[in-house]
Amino acid sequence: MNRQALSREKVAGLLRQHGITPTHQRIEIAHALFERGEHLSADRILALVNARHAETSKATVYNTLKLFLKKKLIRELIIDPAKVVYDPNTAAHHHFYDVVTGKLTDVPADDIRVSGLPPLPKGTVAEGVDIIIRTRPQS
Amino acid sequence: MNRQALSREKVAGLLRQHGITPTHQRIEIAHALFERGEHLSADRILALVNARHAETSKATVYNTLKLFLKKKLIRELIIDPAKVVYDPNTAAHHHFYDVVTGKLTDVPADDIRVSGLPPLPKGTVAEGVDIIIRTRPQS
DNA sequence: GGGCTGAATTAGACGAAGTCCAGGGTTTGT
DNA sequence: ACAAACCCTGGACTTCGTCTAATTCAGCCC
Repeated sequence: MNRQALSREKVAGLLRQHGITPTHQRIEIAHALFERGEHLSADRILALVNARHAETSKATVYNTLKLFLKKKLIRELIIDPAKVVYDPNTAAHHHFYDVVTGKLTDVPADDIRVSGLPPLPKGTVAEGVDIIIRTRPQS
Repeated sequence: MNRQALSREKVAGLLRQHGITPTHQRIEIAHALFERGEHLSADRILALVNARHAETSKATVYNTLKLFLKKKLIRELIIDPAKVVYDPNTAAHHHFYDVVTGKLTDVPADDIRVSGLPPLPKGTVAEGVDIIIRTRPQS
């Protein structure tokens, strides 16, 4: 029952810890993301929070996701040209991406080492490294 | 003054080598990409080929880019959420991406080694690995 | 509790990227 | 030359995401 153990009170606390005023809509959106722990697109989140009860507008979903992003509560994954997805897992990790099915799988970053990187362009500082291993179903 | 190092005849040959019928429009599109060697978006290519002369439709630009992609003449880069860009450099390489300015810089893959990757999800085979180093201007 | 104020939310119009389609042109093989 | 196959086109359409002006809410002060 651990999965359903995520209460809305805890979500509200999480938001406060990150300096986010916990409104109803924000709590529902955060809950949808963190309860599942899955990669979700904006329109999927919109459908999920509205399926449950009440109404949350498209604008609020987008506003809220951007806010969460700025507060580093979630990550944004730009992998599928048609849709940005949001990742509630902010621990260092990378992704397998099946180019045929669209399925995304987390790859823990623990053991991954990248060597031989050239110096950064001058005047810039590193922000992060994303590694995407594209796969396809075995034929 | 033939300052164009890349003639349209050579482009046509390149297309033929890849099994692509070299039409007028395809030659212009390929020329735009390979003469510059830059990362270009579809709408930038549309503007470039039409600035030169004649008319090439948006549909043709998109069709042609997909065709080039399938024939592995170019690569598709999904990095900026707002716009897919096409990369005429098909040699193994990765990218620096400045999240503030949007500037993309090639990183030769020569010396890069990635270790510690877990096994692929079963039933899948690797298609390629993309590494994106996100940077921001030094403040 | 009642009221205040700035922050949050809303509906819906809008914008941009990309897709689709039916009609017409162009190539190619014979 | 003829047909078949392939290619291109304008423009309507879809989808994702943004913007705006008006309304509602959160939370603090009394």
